[in-house]
Amino acid sequence: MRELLDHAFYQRDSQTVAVDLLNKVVVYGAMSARIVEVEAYGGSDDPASHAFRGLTPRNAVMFGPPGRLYVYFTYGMHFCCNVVCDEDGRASAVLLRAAAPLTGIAIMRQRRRLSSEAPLRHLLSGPAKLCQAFAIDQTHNGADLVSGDHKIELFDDGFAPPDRPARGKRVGISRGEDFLWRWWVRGDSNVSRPNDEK
DNA sequence: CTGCCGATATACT
DNA sequence: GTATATCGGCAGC
Repeated sequence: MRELLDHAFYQRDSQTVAVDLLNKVVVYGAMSARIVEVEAYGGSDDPASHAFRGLTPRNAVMFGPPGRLYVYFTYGMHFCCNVVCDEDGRASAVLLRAAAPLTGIAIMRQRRRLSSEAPLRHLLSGPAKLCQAFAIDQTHNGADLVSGDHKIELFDDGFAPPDRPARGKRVGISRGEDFLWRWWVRGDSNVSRPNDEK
């Protein structure tokens, strides 16, 4: 079973979509990985969100239709990617924080500059690591995951989200800190910070 | 293993 | 000027 996630999947509250994205598969060319850690971001309701203060050139994709990729550049060197949620005009997204490698491991190792001896858990265990391994950058901002116009797609392969995912505070923010909007697959070795459960 | 620190571009005050 | 949805290197356990 390999079912492309459709428009209706993404057009829901970002917290709901976040939990449902756990154990889904992201595919880009020869590379694929199973999503094991996510964070939800809102709009004017979420002080940690890039969209909190309204529409800007950077966050415009977050305000657009669901099922698109919102890619941003941060710390002068890293890209991170989000899946846009909610109806067109309402800003929200889910940050893809970590994934378990499935295929294309050799090319991902090259892009991450990891030797063949390095543990696989270092390959995709962070949002910028995931983008580096998949070669996702600003050119993918706004990519349509439903039509696959940039050949990036998300699938349900029949592996359900965990019944009881681990939950905790979002990482690296200084506002909206008390929102428990990070979820991950309990016990998965690819999770970036497995010890912050609340 | 943990914690500190610098890198380095863009957004925002 | 200051902050940032991060990471890897290095020091010290």
